[in-house]
Order: sequence, then structure tokens, then C-alpha cells
Amino acid sequence: MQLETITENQRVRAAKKLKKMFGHIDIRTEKYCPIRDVIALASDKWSVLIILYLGYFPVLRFNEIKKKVVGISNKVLSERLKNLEGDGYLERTMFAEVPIRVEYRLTDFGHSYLQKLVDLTEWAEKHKGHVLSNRNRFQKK
Amino acid sequence: MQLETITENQRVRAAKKLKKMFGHIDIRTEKYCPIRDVIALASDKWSVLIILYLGYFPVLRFNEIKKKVVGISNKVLSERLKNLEGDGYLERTMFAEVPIRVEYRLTDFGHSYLQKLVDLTEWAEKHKGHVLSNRNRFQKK
DNA sequence: AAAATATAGTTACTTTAGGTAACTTAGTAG
DNA sequence: CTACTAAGTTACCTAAAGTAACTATATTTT
Repeated sequence: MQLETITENQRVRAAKKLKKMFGHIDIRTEKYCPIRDVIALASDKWSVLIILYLGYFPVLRFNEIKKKVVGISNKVLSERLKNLEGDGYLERTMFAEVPIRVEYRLTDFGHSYLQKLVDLTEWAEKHKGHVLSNRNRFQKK
Repeated sequence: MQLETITENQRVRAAKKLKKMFGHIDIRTEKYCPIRDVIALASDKWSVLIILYLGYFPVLRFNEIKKKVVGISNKVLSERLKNLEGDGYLERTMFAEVPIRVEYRLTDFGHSYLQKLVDLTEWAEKHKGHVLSNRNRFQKK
């Protein structure tokens, strides 16, 4: 099993940031909580996969996304695209051709979020072995 | 409205990382996908809030978490704690007192994930105004 | 002229996950 | 012997997610 190497320094920095965050925003009473109101919409697996694919392929059409994000249904893809567009992560361009053509691409804001997701994905890729072996061991108990 | 300032450089770096990721792991065919198998479990709003609170308050008991993570039910809190423990983010210590006492704290691995969540939360905090004004405008259409 | 094709969805229906509230367990205090 | 406490669990109900068939529209094929 892999040893985690979080330094004391990193831990202290995180604690400081949290103190700042929890000091300024009280997640309980704040009208807008960054987790509940921002992250919650854009951090489910489908949205994350959509954004990552749009980070890799700058322009994708509805059915292209559907092929890449294996397992997603029309209904959920359509919902997620609408939400992500609504929150400003991506833009939708419709061409009045027949059959209709619609293109999706990340906005600048979407690219800003993409940076965070790439970080997170790298982290997950690095640690997935750890998670999965833990999960296995736990289930056997 | 706020202007996003993602440099061309950052964008290129993200693209390179993605190329590397998409080159090595094919999210479609991989047996274990970091998004579907790791991130998906630990990125829902309840899990994120639990981990952030455990980052700020190093040790918390069941009912303490429940009070802090306002709105969570016993059932969901219990489920999330079990999942997060199972995947190795936190450890559970039970004291055979009466009434029973149970303590939760982050593992080293949990602290490693906490770093990413703090980053993400900072980002969300910084950009929540942007998201919410977009959302508003979009709904009015 | 009728039928088939293509894309980007939508709709009706089923299944699963999430939320609500009452209940459980065990030992101590009154 | 009744009440209380902490940490859950259980039964029930609602909301979200998944499934599969359907729609609109103009072009292409038969």
C-alpha cells in the first residue's frame, strides 16, 4: 500500500485557508454557500466528464459528447448541458441546417473550472489504487 | 461582470495534462475510471461539507457533524460516513461508553483530498457571483 | 410521391437514490 | 421503573436518474 505524503506544512496551510473561509463565510447561515450553490451542480460525474472532454476536444456536438461520455442518456446529457450552459461553463451554438447542428464549447469560465478538474483528476488517478483497495478491504468486513 | 483571466499558458498546460490523461487512460474503456470510481463518491455536496468540517475541526462526533452540516439527515450522514470511511478518507473510533461515543477524523489520505477540496472551494467562493448571475439571467430566458 | 435518414433533443414510464420521522439499544441518573 | 442520551437503523414517501420510444424538419433514396 502506498504511503500518503502530506507534509505538516501543507496541512497547516490548508488549516489556515479553512480558518479564513470558515471565518468569513459560515456555511450554515450564508445565503449562498459555494459548495451547495456552485460545486454541487458542476461536480457530479457526468458534468465532470463532459467538461473534461470539452477540455480535450475544443468543440463537440451533442451526439459526439454522448459517444465519448459512455453510459450517459439523452435525457441526462441534455439536462446537464442546459445546467452547465446556464451557469456559464459552456456555450451552445445552434446552426439552422438540416439536420440541425449544435456545437458545445467551454467558455473562459469553463476553462477556469477545467483547471481545477484536471488537478482533481490527476489526484484521483494517482490515488485510485489506494481508494479501491481500501474499498475492497472494507466491504469484506 | 467579472472578467475571467485564464492565460493562454494555463490553457496549454491543461490541454497537455489532458492529452497525457486521455492518452494513458481511456475513460471509456478503462476498468477503473478516476472520475467514475473515485471522484464520484467523494464529490457530492454532503461528502464535501463533511470533509471540509473535519478539516477545520480535527475531531467530530456524529451529532456534531450533523449540527454543522445543516440539512443533512441521520440516514444520509450515516451512509456518507460509511462510504468515506470505506474509501479511506476518514477513520471512525468507537468508545464503549454509555451513551456510546464515536469520533470521526480525517486520515492522511483524507487530508490529501482536503487540499484539493480547499482549492476547489476557494475557486467556487471566488466565482460564485459569476455563476449565480449567469444562472439568474439564463432562467429568465 | 412515399419512405428512409440524420441530428438534437423530448416524453412517458420505471427504478433507484435521497429525504422524513419514528424507533432501537444500552446503561446511568433520578 | 421511567426518562435520558448518542449513534445510528428502519419503514415510508418523494424526487432524481435511467430506459426506450417518439418528434421535428428537410434532404436523399426508392
